[in-house]
Amino acid sequence: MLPVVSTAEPASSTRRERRKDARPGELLAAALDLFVERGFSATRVEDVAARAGVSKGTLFLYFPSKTELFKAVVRESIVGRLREFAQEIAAFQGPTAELLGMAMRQWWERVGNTKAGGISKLMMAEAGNFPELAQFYLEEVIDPGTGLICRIVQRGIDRGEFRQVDVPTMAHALVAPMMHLICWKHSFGMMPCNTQNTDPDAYITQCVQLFLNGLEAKPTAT
Amino acid sequence: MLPVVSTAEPASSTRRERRKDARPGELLAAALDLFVERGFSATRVEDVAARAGVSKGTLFLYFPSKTELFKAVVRESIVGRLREFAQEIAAFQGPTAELLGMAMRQWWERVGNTKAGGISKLMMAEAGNFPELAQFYLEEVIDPGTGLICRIVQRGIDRGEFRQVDVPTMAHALVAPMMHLICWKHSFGMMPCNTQNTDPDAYITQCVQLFLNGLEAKPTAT
Amino acid sequence: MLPVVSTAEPASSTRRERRKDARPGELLAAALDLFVERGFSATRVEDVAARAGVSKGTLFLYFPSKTELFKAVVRESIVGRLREFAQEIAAFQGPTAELLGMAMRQWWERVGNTKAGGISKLMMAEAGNFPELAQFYLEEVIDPGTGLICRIVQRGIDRGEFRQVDVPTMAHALVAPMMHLICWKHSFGMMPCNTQNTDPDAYITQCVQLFLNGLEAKPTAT
Amino acid sequence: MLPVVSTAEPASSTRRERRKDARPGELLAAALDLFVERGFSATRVEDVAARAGVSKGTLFLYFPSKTELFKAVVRESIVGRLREFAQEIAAFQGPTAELLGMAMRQWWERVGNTKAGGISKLMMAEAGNFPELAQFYLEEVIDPGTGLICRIVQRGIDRGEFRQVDVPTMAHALVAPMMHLICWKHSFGMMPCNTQNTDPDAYITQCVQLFLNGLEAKPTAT
DNA sequence: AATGAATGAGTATTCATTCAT
DNA sequence: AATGAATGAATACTCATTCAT
Repeated sequence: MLPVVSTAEPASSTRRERRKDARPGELLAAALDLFVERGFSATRVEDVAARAGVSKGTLFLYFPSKTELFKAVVRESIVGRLREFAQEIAAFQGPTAELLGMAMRQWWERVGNTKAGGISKLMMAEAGNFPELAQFYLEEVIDPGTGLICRIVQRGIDRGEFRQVDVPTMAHALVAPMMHLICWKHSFGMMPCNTQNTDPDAYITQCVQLFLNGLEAKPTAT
Repeated sequence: MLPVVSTAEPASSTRRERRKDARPGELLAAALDLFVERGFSATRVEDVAARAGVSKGTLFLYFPSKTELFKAVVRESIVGRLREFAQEIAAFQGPTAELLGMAMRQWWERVGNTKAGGISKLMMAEAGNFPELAQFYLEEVIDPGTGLICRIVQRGIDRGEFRQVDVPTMAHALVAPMMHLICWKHSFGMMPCNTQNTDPDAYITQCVQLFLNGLEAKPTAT
Repeated sequence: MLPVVSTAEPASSTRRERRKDARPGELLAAALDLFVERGFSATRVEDVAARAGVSKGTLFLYFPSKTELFKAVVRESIVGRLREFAQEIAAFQGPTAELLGMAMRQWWERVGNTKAGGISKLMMAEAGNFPELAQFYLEEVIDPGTGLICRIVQRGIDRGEFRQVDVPTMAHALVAPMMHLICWKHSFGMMPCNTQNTDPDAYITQCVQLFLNGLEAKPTAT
Repeated sequence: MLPVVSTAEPASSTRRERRKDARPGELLAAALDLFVERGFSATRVEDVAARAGVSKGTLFLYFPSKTELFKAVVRESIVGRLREFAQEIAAFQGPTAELLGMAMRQWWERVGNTKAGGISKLMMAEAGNFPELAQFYLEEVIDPGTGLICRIVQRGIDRGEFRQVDVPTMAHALVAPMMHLICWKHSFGMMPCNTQNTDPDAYITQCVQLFLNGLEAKPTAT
C-alpha cells in the first residue's frame, strides 16, 4: 500500500496503460518490500507474486521481466519523490544554510529512512552485476539527485553565503554520510549483536553542522 | 598482488611441492579478484578455480566451502593489513590533526583503493543475505576498524587538540566518506558513461579539511 | 500397477488439469519402480522424473525433496495396504491356524511379491545411512506390522489354540522367512546364473507348517 | 586387527604377494569396519586409508580398486572361516539334531554376530547395484554356505533322523532366521528408539526347536 | 614402497520465464 | 485477464582413481 504519488497523467496514456498503472500497485509494493529486504537477485519473482496475492504468471502479465519490474519499482517509489523534492527546494526562499539542513533532514525522513532508501543501497550493491539497471538508475535517480544537491550548493555560492568550493566534489561529500547511513542500516545495522549503531538524527545534525561550518563564507574576507 | 609470504624456498622442495605451497595463495588471489568483481553469491567457485588454473575439486582440497574461502580471503587481505595499520597509528608522535589526515589518506591508498576495499563494499552488499559472513566480518574487521578510528579521535580530545565530541558518532562520520568512495568506485564508478566521478584525492583532502575544521578545539575558549 | 484413485473424471476438467492430477501418481509409480530397482541413494531424481515423462523441475513441484518423495512412496504403496490387511485380519472368524496361514500367503501375494516388497528390502539396506527415513519407516510400517502379527499370535493363545509362547519373539520368527524371501528375491534372486532359487509358495507352505507344528497347543497336556 | 586365519600358503606365492598378504592387514581390517558400518558404496576409500593410517594412494597400491578391496575383505573375513566351519561339521560324530543346533549357535557366535555378519547384510543390500560383487559373493560364500547346510540336512535324512524333506527349500528355511537376525541387527536394530529387539540367543533357541520339531522323523510312522 | 595433489564426472535443488487453458 | 504447470540451465560440493615425485 504505497502512498503512490498521484502521477495523474491527464490523458496522454491509453486505456491499457492506465489499467497497468492501477492494478500492479500491489505487485510494486510487494516487490519494493522484497527487493529492499533481500536485494535484486536474491528476490524471487514467485515470492513477489505471492506477497501481492497473485500468481507468478500474472506478474509477467504486467511486467515483462524481473528487470522491468525493478525499474517500475524505482520509478514508482523514487523518481516521483525526487521530483517533488526538487520542486520544494526550488521554491524555498530563506538562507541556503537553512535550506541545506532542511534538505538533508527531509531526505532522510522521506526517502533515506523509508523503503525507497533500501533501493539506493541495493543499487550500490548490485549495479556491477546488472549494467542495464545501473544505467537506468544512473539516469533516472543519480543524475537528477546530484543535480539537485549541486543546485543547492551553487545557490549558496551565488548568494554569497557559501565559499567558492568545487561544487561536484562537495555534492559527493554531502551525499556520503546519507548513503553511509543507509548502507549501514540495511546491512550490519540489522544485526542483533552489533553495538556500532548511532542515532541517525544526531548523526545528521552533526554532519550538517560540519558541512555548514566548512562551507560558511569567511565573513572577515576583507 | 597479494604479498604472499615470501615463498623463497631455497631448493629444498620438488616442483610438485612448490606447486602445493603456492596453491592457497593462488586460489586466494583468484577468489579476491572474483569476489570483488562480482560479489559473494554471484561468484562461482568453479570460476575461482579456473582463474587459479586448477580444477574445481582442487579448490575444495584447500577450502572446505565457499564460505570458508571467503573468510580466508578476508583474513589474508584485510585483517593483517588492519593490524599493521593499527601499529603505525599507535606509534605516531605528531599532532592528531596530522595523524587523522595521514590515516585517511593512507587508508585509501593502502586499503580502500586496493582490491581489499572491494571486499568492504561487497560485505555491505551481502551482509543481509549471509549472516554468518556478516558476523565474521563484524568481529574481524568492523569492530577493530571502528576501534582504531575512535582511538584517534579520543587521542585528539585527550591532548586538547579536538573539541569534546561524541566519539562513536564522529567515527561514523569519518568512515562515511571513505565507505562512500569505495561503494561508488565499485558500483556506478565502474560505468563508462558516468560523469559523476571526482578525483578521490581531492575529495579526501576536502573531507579531512572539513573534519579538522569541525573538530578543532575552539582557541578562544577563554 | 498402483491403484491410483479412480481417475475417472467424467469430463469436467481440461486436458492440462487432468495431466496435473495424474502427475503425483505417475511420479510415485516411477519412483517406486526405481527405488525398488536401485535403492534410495542410487536412484537419481532425474531418472524418476524422466521415467514419469516430466522434467527434473516438475518433480520438485510435487515433492519438496528426494526424502519426501520416498516417504510419499511408502505411504502410497505400503501404509494403505497395511491398514486394509489389518482390517481383514480383525474380521477373520475361523481358527487361528488358518488365519496365520492365510495371512502369510496373502501377505506374500499382495505385498511381499509386489514392488512394495522391494521397499522393505530397500529399507533394511539403507536404514543405517538415512536415519530420518529409518525412523519414519519404523513408525509407519514396522511398528504397525509387528503389532499385526503379535495380535494374530495372541489370538491363538487366547483361544487356547496355540501354546504359551513369547509373543514378540515369535513375531520375529514369523517375519524372518518372509523378509528373507524378499531380500533374496531383490538381491541374488535377480541374478541369472544362480541355482539357489526355490519356489516361494512351496517355501511358505513349508514354513507355515513348521510354525503351526511348533505353536500347536499340546492336546495331551493333562 | 583381524585374527587373520593363517592362510599359510607354503611357497606357492612370490615375495611380492607375501608382502601383500602381510601389509594390507590393517587396510582390510579398516575396510571391514567401514563397509559393515556404512555399506559398500557409502564407504569412501579415503576413510579406509585414513583408518588404516596410510594414504589414499597406498591403498591403491595394494588393491587395484574399491571393488577388489571388497573382494579381499570377503576372502579374508568370510571364506576362510567358512572352510573351518565345513571341516568341523564334517568331523562331527553325534546325532544330527545336535549338529544342527550346534551349527546354528556357533554360526551366530562366530560369524553372524561378528563383523563378518555385517558383510552378509551388506551384500543383500548392494548386490543389485554391483553385479560383479554379487557374482563373486555367490560363488565364494553363498554356494559353499548353502552346500554346508544341505549336507547337514541330508545327513539327517540319510541317517533316518530327519523326515524326507525338500533339502534346498529346508536350507533356505534354516538360513532365514539367521539372515533376518543379521539384517535387523545392522539396520533398525541400531536405532536407539526401537522396542522390537529380541534376545538373539533366545530367538535362535526357539528357531532351532521349531526346526527340529518339524524335521523330526515320525517314529510312529507305522 | 609411499605419498598426497590433482582431477572431473556426477547429483540434489532453485528459479526466471513460457504458455496452454 | 488470470492461472499455475512445466521447463532446464545453473551451482556447490563429493569421491574413485591417477601419477609425479
